[in-house]
Amino acid sequence: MDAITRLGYRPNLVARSLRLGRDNTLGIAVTSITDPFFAEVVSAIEETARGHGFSAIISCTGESDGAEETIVSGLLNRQVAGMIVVPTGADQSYLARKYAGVPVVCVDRPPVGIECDTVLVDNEGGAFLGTNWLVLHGHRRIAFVGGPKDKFTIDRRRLGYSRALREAGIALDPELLADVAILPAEVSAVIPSLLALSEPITAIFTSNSKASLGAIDALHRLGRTDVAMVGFDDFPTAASLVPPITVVSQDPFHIGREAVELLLHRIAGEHETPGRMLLPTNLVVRGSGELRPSQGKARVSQTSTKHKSDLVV
Amino acid sequence: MDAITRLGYRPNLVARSLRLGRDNTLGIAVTSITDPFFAEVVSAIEETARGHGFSAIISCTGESDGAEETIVSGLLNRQVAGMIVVPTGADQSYLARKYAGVPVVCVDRPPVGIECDTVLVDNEGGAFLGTNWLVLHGHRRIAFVGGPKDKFTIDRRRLGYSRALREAGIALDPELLADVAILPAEVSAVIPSLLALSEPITAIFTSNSKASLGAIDALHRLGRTDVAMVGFDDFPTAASLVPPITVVSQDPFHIGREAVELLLHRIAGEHETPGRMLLPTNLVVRGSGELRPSQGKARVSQTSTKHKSDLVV
DNA sequence: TTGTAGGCGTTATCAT
DNA sequence: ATGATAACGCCTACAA
Repeated sequence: MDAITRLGYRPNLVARSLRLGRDNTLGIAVTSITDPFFAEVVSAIEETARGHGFSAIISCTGESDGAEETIVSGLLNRQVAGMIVVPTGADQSYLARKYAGVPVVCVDRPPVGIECDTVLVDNEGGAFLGTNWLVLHGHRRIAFVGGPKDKFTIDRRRLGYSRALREAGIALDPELLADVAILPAEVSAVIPSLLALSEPITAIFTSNSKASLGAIDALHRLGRTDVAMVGFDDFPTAASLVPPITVVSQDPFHIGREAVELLLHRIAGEHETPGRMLLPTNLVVRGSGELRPSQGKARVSQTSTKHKSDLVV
Repeated sequence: MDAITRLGYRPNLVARSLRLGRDNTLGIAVTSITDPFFAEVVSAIEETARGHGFSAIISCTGESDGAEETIVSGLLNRQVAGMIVVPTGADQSYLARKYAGVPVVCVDRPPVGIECDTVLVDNEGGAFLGTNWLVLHGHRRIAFVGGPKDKFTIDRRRLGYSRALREAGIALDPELLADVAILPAEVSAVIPSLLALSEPITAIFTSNSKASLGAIDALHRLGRTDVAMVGFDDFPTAASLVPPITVVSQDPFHIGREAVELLLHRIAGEHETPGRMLLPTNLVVRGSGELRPSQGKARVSQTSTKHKSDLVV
């Protein structure tokens, strides 16, 4: 101990890792750390991992198909003990082909071409909850806004939306599906036409937080505070907007924590068949989702939407 | 090449790193990845590093003093080629004592006890810009909201605030310095009393985005859209609030990129004396900062604050 | 208890 | 050109 300080000895973790053939490092491949949802997930992963003596190497894959395999392979070549992946590529079978034996947990979307533990939220149920909430408040012309189509989560959410309409006996109108957009600006652009239909929408269900921001921006530009709205995913200022935005929220921290625990179990040698964990969503009632269909273009006065503490259903 | 695929050979980066005595990995120690500002910085770091063939190990130190040395030491024991650190501890001299030779770049705040390349933004100038903007719009009772006191950035921003008042011949009123808060909720709690002073405030300058969210929430609860506000740091829904929030913005992507470039130069063997890079801020004019002092409690009607495209000064 | 040899996978060096 | 060898720092195992 004396010598340690005197000579300034520091253990070389690289050498240890080579000798031991294992490394207390988890590889994390996530689409974008800038998205507040994934930022929370990654934060939870990093924190939980550190609590177990692991550190996390984080890389961003973007949404482009090409990057995932390169990035994940790079992490695996670093001899990480396990990987947490948000799948973006069309196919994750390279993991089984080239890196069999290294435990992988998928998050947010299920893997294609392989079997592994997966942490998902109940996208379909959450979207049903949110859409149904609008239905319960008298809406029958409800737009589904935000895409793109091919993403797993959006697909599931569209299913929940459709089921809510179906169960309410409302015919699905393809004109109300604005699922081509991905950037807030594109979402913004699509809202005016939905409001200008011969039978205009009275409510909007947005399929993720980017879509919510776009829709909010569009409504704001139009000066419309009378359009009901429920968004999938919470975001920081949701409670301070006019009206405050009712959202279906997932718990990103929970997701990250579960992913790490599952992964550590596998690393410890658990050999059960891979499972899927489906985490619940909550409806956070704030105001925008409780607006009734407006007659014409009446505007809800600002003071009528009083602030109340968030009410979680 | 044939054998590589046939045998499924993958290079072992750990062994390579041991043999070469270096590792194409950068260690990143940041306070919180959840903060949208740092999320962007980290994202820029990761992207830039990857573009140069480096990967990034990211760890969060929180704001607590204790964690920094443990976390940074852990990364350095991993033989990272260099470190990017957001200093949180009282003192970074352990870096020189125990890890001399490994290049370090500090970001957002300057190090204490050592000399190293540092990337800062012009906090004082930005706060001056924002406060002066309020002064130019006729305000003389301007609160400075958000803390805590001991943080470097907040200190500099308070200096800019003070200078703007001083140059305008406005006496600094300690009652208007609400720099004790750190969480949005605490900020929220302090706003009503500032508005209830015998000489109430007519404008708010918030010292970071958390403070902005708190102030916005408080104003929203009070139904006050007549209080002018400029915030330090941009945030996603700033343009969609009522009124849209004028902010002093820094460029987190730029910060991250510069930090990596400086670090890579050091890693490549640059031996000049450490320097400080001071990045500029922009005033993003949106509406809330251009409100004139209200007479009594008149409320600005919502439709009077029209949306306009962001105007950057 | 204390000491020493061997090998993890790679690369650099030296010999063929 | 191709091949053998040593060494990076650590941990384990076995010997003294």
